[in-house]
Amino acid sequence: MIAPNMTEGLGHLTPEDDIFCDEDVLRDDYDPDRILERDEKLNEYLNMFREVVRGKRPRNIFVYGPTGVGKTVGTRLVLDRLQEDVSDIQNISVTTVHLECKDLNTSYQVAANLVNKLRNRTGRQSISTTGHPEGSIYDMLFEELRNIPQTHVIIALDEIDNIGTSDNVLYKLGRCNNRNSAEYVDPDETKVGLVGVTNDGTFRDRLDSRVQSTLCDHEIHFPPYDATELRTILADRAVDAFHDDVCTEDVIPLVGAFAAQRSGYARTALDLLYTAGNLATNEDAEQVTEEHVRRAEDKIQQGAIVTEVNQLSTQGKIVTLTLVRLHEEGELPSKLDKIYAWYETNANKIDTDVVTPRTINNILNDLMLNGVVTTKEVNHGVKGGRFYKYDLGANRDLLLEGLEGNSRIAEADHRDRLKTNRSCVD
DNA sequence: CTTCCACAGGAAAAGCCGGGGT
DNA sequence: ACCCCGGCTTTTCCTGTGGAAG
Repeated sequence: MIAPNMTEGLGHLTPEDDIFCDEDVLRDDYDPDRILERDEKLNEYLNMFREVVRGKRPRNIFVYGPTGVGKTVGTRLVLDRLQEDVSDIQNISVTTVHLECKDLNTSYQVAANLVNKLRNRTGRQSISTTGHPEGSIYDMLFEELRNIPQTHVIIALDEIDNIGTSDNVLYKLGRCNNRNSAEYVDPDETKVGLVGVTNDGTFRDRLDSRVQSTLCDHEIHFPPYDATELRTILADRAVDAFHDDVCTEDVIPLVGAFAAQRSGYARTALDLLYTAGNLATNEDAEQVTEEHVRRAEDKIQQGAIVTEVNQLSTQGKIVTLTLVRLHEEGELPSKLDKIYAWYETNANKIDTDVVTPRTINNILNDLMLNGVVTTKEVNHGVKGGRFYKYDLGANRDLLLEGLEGNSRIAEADHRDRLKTNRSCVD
């Protein structure tokens, strides 16, 4: 504990909070058994399994949509409901497997983990996930499937985009009930249904066309939430998260609107609401107001710039640094050739590859998209032609903050500055 | 209305990198 | 250990663009 004589100027942490009642409620993984504003989607989803309750072979389903719109939770709810609905039907039983493929990036690993999931179900020993010949892993998998006591098995693979182009397992699973498939599972023993869940919209197109035709016939698309839907979700959580009457009336609609505009993810909205509440708490305010929401949105946007810059390629960072320096010298806005000249000297100092103006052009385009630079078209007709003038699109300090942490650029820049300072002194 | 400037940005070739198979 | 392939980035080459000047 800190000695008392050191705490004079330091405040105290107290468990009381005038704003938040339970801020955990605003985490997006809170209460993962409930999902709002998705009834229609979930019913559509559940309906995809209607063959199962009639004892027929299940369809293969492909579920896609961005993160945080209820795909994973929805899948679990639907599969649970399916089991529930089947439980009092004679001669039909369902077992479901939900496998998270986040860290499994080959078909082999997916297959091995499926074998283990199925084995654990009956309490048998799991197999090692490495070391088997690829073929025997599949043999084991389909052996397990044949031996399942239930009539149906639904295999849900979450985040399947991770397995990349190695889509063998999808192909084999997707058509293992077909008599002419190499790994035939007799539907009289077990009927196999496959559900693929992904947030990568392009994944579908990257799949082998044979897999596409077996897996992608039936699709469920989870779209982002709109402002109204977000409002419902927010209102629901706010009741538990905040003390009574802490939020002014316009807070939730405004958060919903901002979040819908930015992404449409529940997570974005909850984050924003949390940040707004936090601002209010830190200021000892009695209420969370529209003002707090606006400032929270600002803060998040600024944070976004910092991370954007931080995630740039080395070249992108050098260009950003170049622009900041140009800005400090009052040389902005300026056109590409000037920026390129400065970039060239910077890149040489840092001792990295120097790319061509065309690439810098591309980088500047990227920087424009994420708000680091702004452009203005200038046209001087016959005398000067048409070109862009580039300027900083974000606060200089935020950009520098984003550049920090990149040792190469930071150090080289630092060395450079020391040198200049010394020569000034001399 | 036509011309013409000088860069923007599309298209395709070239280069590079990592993973998987042999 | 080696090579080949696919995906991604960079380079090269070239056409498109829109207002000012004549």
